[in-house]
Amino acid sequence: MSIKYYSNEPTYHVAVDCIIFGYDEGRLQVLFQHRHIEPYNGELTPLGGFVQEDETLDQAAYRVLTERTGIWDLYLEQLEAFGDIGRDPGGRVISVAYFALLNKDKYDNFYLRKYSCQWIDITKLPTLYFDHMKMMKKAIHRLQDKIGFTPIALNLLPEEFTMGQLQKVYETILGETIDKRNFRKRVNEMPYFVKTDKIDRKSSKRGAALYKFDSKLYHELKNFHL
Amino acid sequence: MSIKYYSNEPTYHVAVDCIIFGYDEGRLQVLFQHRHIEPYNGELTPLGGFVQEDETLDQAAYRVLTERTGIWDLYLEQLEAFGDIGRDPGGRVISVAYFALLNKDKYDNFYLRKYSCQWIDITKLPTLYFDHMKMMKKAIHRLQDKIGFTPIALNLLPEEFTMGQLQKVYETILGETIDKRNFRKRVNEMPYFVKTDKIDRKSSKRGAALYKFDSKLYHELKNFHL
DNA sequence: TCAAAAGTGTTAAGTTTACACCCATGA
DNA sequence: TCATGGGTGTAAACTTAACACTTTTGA
Repeated sequence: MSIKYYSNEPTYHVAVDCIIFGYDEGRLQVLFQHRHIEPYNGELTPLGGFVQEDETLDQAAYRVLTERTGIWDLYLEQLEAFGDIGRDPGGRVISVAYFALLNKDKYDNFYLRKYSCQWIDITKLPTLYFDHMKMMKKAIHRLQDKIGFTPIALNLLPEEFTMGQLQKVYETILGETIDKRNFRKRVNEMPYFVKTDKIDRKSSKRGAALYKFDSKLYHELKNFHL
Repeated sequence: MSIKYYSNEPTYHVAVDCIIFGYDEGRLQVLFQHRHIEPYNGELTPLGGFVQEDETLDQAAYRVLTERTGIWDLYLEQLEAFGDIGRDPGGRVISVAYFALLNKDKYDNFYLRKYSCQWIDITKLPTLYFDHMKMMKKAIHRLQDKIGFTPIALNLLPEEFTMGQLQKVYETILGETIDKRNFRKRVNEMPYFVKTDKIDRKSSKRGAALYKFDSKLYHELKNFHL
């Protein structure tokens, strides 16, 4: 253990709170959990937990996520730290908010029940406590902002997806309709969206080409321009 | 005092670190302080301090800034929380990084000496310890990003400024030259940049019109579009 | 008289938006 | 046979980028 030089200074609990987005047929949803601790025992809250001594902030967020959803493969990014004095009536807690995107298909109902979690449509959010609504808004803005210049929205979809599904995700997140021809033109200009030779027959009678994302190529091209 | 529900959970020191930008004749600078505590006693570090029990994170950052620079009127914004385990060999410290912009003209040398601070050109950064270089890069990116769609760069300049000065600030921050006519055209399209009837004779022989920023009008126009 | 920054419009290039019809299929 | 989502190109509107000369004045 290292020597402690700062022992006169106060210390605080440090938590992470994860705003986790999922997507399902034109609805953008957030994962909530029923709180199992006072205060506000039983109320809905984003998934969170205290940062432990053997983990970084990112690791704490990742642990909370994987532990309670069983999903290892997700997108995770820090939003901001929240540290108002009375933000948590249970004690002074500094909370670092994260936002995460996952593909609901990978999410086993076993975990949903085990941790009494539920998906809530972002158009039907309940009353939130503490500063959770601020985190929520920040997360939504970040998501809306970032899908414009990064492919993170793909984390909400299966490996292979149709243009229709992809467009619908964008429309749902942005809350506006997008011209089909313009959307497809833009996507097709990005070489890391590759059309497979598979046809999806679930989403339409005619069948739609399935695309996948070539993340290796994506990163090569991005790094090239730095 | 509120009841403590979380007493089984670990606690940590929480600090703020402020990346403070100043501008001087075509050079973008950052304010550093000599550390007066182990470890790395004497080395250069951004201005920082521990969050006290009676203050929020923002207040802690603001306190550190005003206390050590004597300036009350500055731009302050949270960057991100840093919490890697070994980031500070002096003990586990979660640090919330901030970035700030101030007008060096308001900065009295008295404070500079009192706190053994110094301005360093961002093109001549010294070796930085902990994760201070990460904070630095994040701050510079944030600044470069935000000046494109907000008027925060004005916090680096006096109340009244010439178009030439304004353009130079942008060029310095972005590290590229900007076409003079296009720049002036864009600025003049924003009604909250108002030309005063004063002429600055310091910056050129001919003299240049002084402009000021009408922040009331700016906020009115911004809110109107929400 | 000349060096140094201020000031001023137009055109071309590029990007974004708007828009309508045929196709393949399962019900 | 028809309702449903899949698939395709072009022209107009708008935005951004490129570009050069005259003005004023202090040294």
